Amino acid sequence: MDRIRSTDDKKGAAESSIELICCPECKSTTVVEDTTRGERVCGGCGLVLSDHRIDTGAEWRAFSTEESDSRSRVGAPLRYTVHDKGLSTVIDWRDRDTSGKKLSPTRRSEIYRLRKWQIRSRVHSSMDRNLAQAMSELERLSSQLGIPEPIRELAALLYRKSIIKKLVRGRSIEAMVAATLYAACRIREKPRPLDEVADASRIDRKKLGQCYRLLLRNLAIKIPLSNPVAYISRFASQLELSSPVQLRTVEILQRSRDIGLTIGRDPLGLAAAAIYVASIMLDERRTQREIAEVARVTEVTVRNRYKEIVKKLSIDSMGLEPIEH
DNA sequence: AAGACGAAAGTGGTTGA
DNA sequence: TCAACAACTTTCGTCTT
Repeated sequence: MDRIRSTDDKKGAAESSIELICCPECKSTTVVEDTTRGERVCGGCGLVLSDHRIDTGAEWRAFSTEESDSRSRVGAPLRYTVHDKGLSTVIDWRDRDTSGKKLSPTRRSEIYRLRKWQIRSRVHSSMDRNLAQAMSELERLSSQLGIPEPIRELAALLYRKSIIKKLVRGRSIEAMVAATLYAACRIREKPRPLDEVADASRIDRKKLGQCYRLLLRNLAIKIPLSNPVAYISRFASQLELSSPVQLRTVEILQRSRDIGLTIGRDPLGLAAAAIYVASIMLDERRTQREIAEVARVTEVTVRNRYKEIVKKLSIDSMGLEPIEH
């Protein structure tokens, strides 16, 4: 319960922290949430962007922190990964009331009718049908890739936005889901290689890339260039390298960036090469092929980056000790 | 024999006329 | 729309450990 609530608490921040142009008037990207009035207001010009939002705040006035904890609202948090945001009522299939007693025959047929209509109405529009399908695909994909819940939620939110913008029409749901997940990972600086996402999904790399770019263009999302450093802990653990090697890798990458070695280069290749250099320096050598494999680049790329790093960082080729300057 | 190296040709995506 | 282009891949022969 605590875990669920904490993700709930973060959601407001999550939603406003992705860089979307929110205000049609002044193009501001900041949104101020006024939960007591149920409004979202543009941070730039004060335009009310949406009202009648659900107040997720405390139910009663509270005079101390313990009190405000105990008096928070009940119910599950709003979830974007559930197609109806988890807000629908579910009628139980058992013919018993809340105290466990059998229902009277008339009551029973009434419930039967309600249940029937609930099932019919639950997925009532084409958008909901689409969402329901997309969310189950999202669930499948992200559990296969081991994507944590907050990133999943962000992906779901992005998907909702792309439905509203009619980006999904004419494209496969799978492709758009994979693209939103890939984007969400990058926004949260936990990037996954495009190939990895494509493999886990049933769509090819090209389609995924196209959908991803479509997403960037139409949702006006600002996504930072993926930093090679973000990959190294994953790669290092796959290669069973010690943490000193990881630290050295980070150092190498930072110095490479300082002298402009990284611009225009594939972050995956850079991460791979830096790991290669660090592994040799600290005597935990891995072969170029091993590293190339986990980084999903070729040996040749590892080699080229590695050579540049050694040359430009004045690392002595014999002992591979960096020469301080 | 495995790993590293380097040349050469091919690929998919971007850019600018 | 198309050609030029940069980065990366594939392939393969040679050198090194």
